[in-house]
Amino acid sequence: MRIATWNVNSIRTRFGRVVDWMVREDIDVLAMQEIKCRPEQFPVDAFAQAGYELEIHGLNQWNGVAFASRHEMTDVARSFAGIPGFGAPVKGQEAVQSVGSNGLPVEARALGVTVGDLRLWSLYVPNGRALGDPHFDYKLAWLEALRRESEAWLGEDPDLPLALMGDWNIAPLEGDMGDPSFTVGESTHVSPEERAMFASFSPTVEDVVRPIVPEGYTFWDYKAGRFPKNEGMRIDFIMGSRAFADAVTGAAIARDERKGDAPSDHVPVVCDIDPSLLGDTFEDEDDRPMVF
DNA sequence: ATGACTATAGTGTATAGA
Repeated sequence: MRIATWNVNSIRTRFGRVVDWMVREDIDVLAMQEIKCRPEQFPVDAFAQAGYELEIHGLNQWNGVAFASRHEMTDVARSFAGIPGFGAPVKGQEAVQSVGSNGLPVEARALGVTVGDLRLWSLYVPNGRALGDPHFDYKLAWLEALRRESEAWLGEDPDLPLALMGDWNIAPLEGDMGDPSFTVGESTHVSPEERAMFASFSPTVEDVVRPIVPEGYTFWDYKAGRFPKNEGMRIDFIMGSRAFADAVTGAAIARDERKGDAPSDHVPVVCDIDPSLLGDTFEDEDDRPMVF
């Protein structure tokens, strides 16, 4: 079973490329970020014709997260407990936009689904914009709430195969930042505060790709020839709980998806799961066969 | 060069991204 995450930077611009890649790479479940549209604008037919069902969470032209899956998705969640909001309510979305823990409107940055035994989240962590910007505090508060809730989920069920997948907007280690316009002490993505926040997710969830793919970026800015100069950043991650990580048999960063016509500025991050390695979680199901 | 490029809303110019 192959699972992936991809910040697609507008699904309406990118859907042909995304579906082609999913079919070519035999992707079972894709977590998308920055779909940049409302559900009624999402190009669902292209995915349906390739055999994928969709769950979509988008409020306007900003942000937006989704899942495409060959397998049934259940227990759909569009936010998590304690999530903070930001900015003003989105016009026309008053009926569906919830209020966050800070009293501000919740943006379309989180979508949770259950596929088989797996609990999966597509996450678009706030950018932060600049050190000291209100958006930077929002980024840290958003991650803090996510970490606390993840700890609660695994506190209830330590064997839960949980994956937090998406664009984390943090380059956690020194080798993850290759863009010279970012400087520790001056820039987002590399600040000690952000890196400490990222590190605090361990051991609740751990990067399941890095042990298999120790180097490589997942994002290159469109500006200044960052891709040909390979001045990118590693900011997209699949963070798995112990049970999830134990079932991972492979991983990849699909660097070639930054090439060619009209690429996203991010590339897909992939992992392979062997459902038979889900262990306790599966045995607890009284030996019923896996649905995959 | 508070820029460089790309996308969206809307049709000139602003917001956002990282």
